[in-house]
Amino acid sequence: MKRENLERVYQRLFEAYGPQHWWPAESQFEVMVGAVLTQNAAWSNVEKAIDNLKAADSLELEKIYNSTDEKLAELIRPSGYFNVKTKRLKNLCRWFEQQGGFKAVEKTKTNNLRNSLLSVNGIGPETADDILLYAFERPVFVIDAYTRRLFSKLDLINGDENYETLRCDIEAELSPDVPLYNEYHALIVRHAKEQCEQLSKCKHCRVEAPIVI
DNA sequence: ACCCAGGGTCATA
DNA sequence: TATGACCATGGG
Repeated sequence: MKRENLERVYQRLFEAYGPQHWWPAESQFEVMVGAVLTQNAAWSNVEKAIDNLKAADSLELEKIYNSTDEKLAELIRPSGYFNVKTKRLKNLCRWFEQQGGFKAVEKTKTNNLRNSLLSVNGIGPETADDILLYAFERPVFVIDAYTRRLFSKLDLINGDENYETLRCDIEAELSPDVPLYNEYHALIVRHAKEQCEQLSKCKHCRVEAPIVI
């Protein structure tokens, strides 16, 4: 893992696609909700769930937390796994309430906040890092399946490293730059989707990358 | 009809 | 620690 390579990959992606304007949400809380809803789900389906929440005027901590499981599950149905995600959303809301909301959370050190998030049932490393980076603006490099595929295709990594190892190795080579991490992950996702469209059928990204590093 | 998506938990060995 | 089952919708 070399800094030079990581930066070159970023530059190529940015030249190819430009700024991605992540996270697509109107509030920090919407980012948190979206991070849970997007677990193993297509973003187009998450948008439908978010739209339902907005239409029901329910995209607020209190409304989600006080809603019955049945009503909440119905609203987020399009995002899949709606019964599981109903509980996860409530777990996240309870956690956030106990933390004391955004003002209180701002004072917590990133590593402590991360461990705290990870202790919430239903919040794993990727969801936690989405929230840390895109809602709380912490310099955390998000690892997902696309990141592994791209970096291992480019021989930057082996591919079988565990999440923490990968994240720490990458963060050790880059400056803790929130806008950079924001754009980098968004670009990797964009690049993956771009390949899917070029293939027209989603034989998922086992083809040559159109961007040669 | 099949495959996958901007994952995570839990039980089992 | 490392697999496997499970959760479930919608688009290609």
